[in-house]
Amino acid sequence: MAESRGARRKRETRERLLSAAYQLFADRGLDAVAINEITEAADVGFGSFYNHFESKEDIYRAVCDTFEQFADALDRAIAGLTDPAEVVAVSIRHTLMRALREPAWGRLLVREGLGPQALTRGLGMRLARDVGKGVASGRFKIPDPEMTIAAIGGGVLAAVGSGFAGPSNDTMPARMTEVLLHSLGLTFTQASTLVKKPLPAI
Amino acid sequence: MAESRGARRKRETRERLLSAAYQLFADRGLDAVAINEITEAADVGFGSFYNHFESKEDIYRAVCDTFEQFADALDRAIAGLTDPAEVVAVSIRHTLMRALREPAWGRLLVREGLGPQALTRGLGMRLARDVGKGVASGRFKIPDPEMTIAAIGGGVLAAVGSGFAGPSNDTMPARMTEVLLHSLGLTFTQASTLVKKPLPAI
DNA sequence: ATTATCTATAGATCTATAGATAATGC
DNA sequence: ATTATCTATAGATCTATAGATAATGC
Repeated sequence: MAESRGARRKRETRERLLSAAYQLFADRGLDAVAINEITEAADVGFGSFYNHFESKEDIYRAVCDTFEQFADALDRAIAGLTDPAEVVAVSIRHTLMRALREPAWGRLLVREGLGPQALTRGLGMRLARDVGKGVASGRFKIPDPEMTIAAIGGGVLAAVGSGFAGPSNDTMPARMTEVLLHSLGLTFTQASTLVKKPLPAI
Repeated sequence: MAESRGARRKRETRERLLSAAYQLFADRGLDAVAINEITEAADVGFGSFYNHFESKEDIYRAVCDTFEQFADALDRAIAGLTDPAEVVAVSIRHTLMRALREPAWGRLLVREGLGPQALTRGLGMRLARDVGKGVASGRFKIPDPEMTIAAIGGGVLAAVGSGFAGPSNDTMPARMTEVLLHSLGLTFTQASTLVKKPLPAI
């Protein structure tokens, strides 16, 4: 049987809660948001929150699943590419473009992106993997891959967090990607060419 | 007259509050710390807090003054240097070394470092200024100074935040500085030489 | 006498739950 | 009958202040 009316209603309530929490957490972070504010913004009775989530931490985790989903989508988008530099370029450009398009997503990314596990999970882990492949294949000739990976991750977050992610800044993703590709040993000219290639859809 | 006993006592209470708040804010951030916890950790009566600070935000600002003081100290340390690349190298190395030496300072730096004003105040503003000088003088030949500055700032934060700021990692500052100097257009060889120069005291 | 500290507490805020109400599915 | 929603509230937590106590300076 298709989804029943009750099941759909429940799912819609859950989605309204997630969507409201997403905005609020992006703006103010976990601790500065009260569950009450989430249910009000979602136009849902306060008690209903606990039908869907055990706690504020629980819904925060659910909100952050966006990043895992995005990382999976990126993995599919780069599946056909053979050049490690293009893989990195596409991943960074898509990440920065989404941050431009959805400022709340960007703010949440900045909040989450600098923890001690930044490079061993989610987007950071993929970046480490992709740069590692390029180093192994000789495409990236760099003396210190570990620091370079961290620097690139930080550069992405800085582009999003330092006020460049405003509207009417749609050249930012390509510009920052160029700078970061250069840190992988490409010349500025090579980097410039690479970020002008068509972007695989996500 | 020298500082009276009462004045000294008051100052010491204030310093105990600041020191306790510093650790707690570094570990958990503004919102997750209660004023009560600060006064307990400082071994000070709860009400005394308000003799020194108007609110939690107020003491947080006072704690963050550390960064302004550090930035001023850096300015003095680089005053005698003429090579913009060395200025940037010394600033980054000192910043990363302090984050290694005082992990709480590093955690606070990461918490504060990615706001929209990151590059127009404090350490970020100095970085923008120093890179700007190198670009103007021709020492840094880079196509996009604005993005490069953001990327360097993010790289510093990533080195501190991504688990590289643990103990027994005392090569990290020089390693990350090398990577970031390369993004300013220096060759890896030039960068490697530069970070081996003696470091002016701070 | 003055100043800084302390203890105690009022009032606001927030979480988690209990129990009532409304909608659904059989 | 079952399930999801809602309202209401107990209890915990937190801030800010009032007023008492202790230390200082004259």
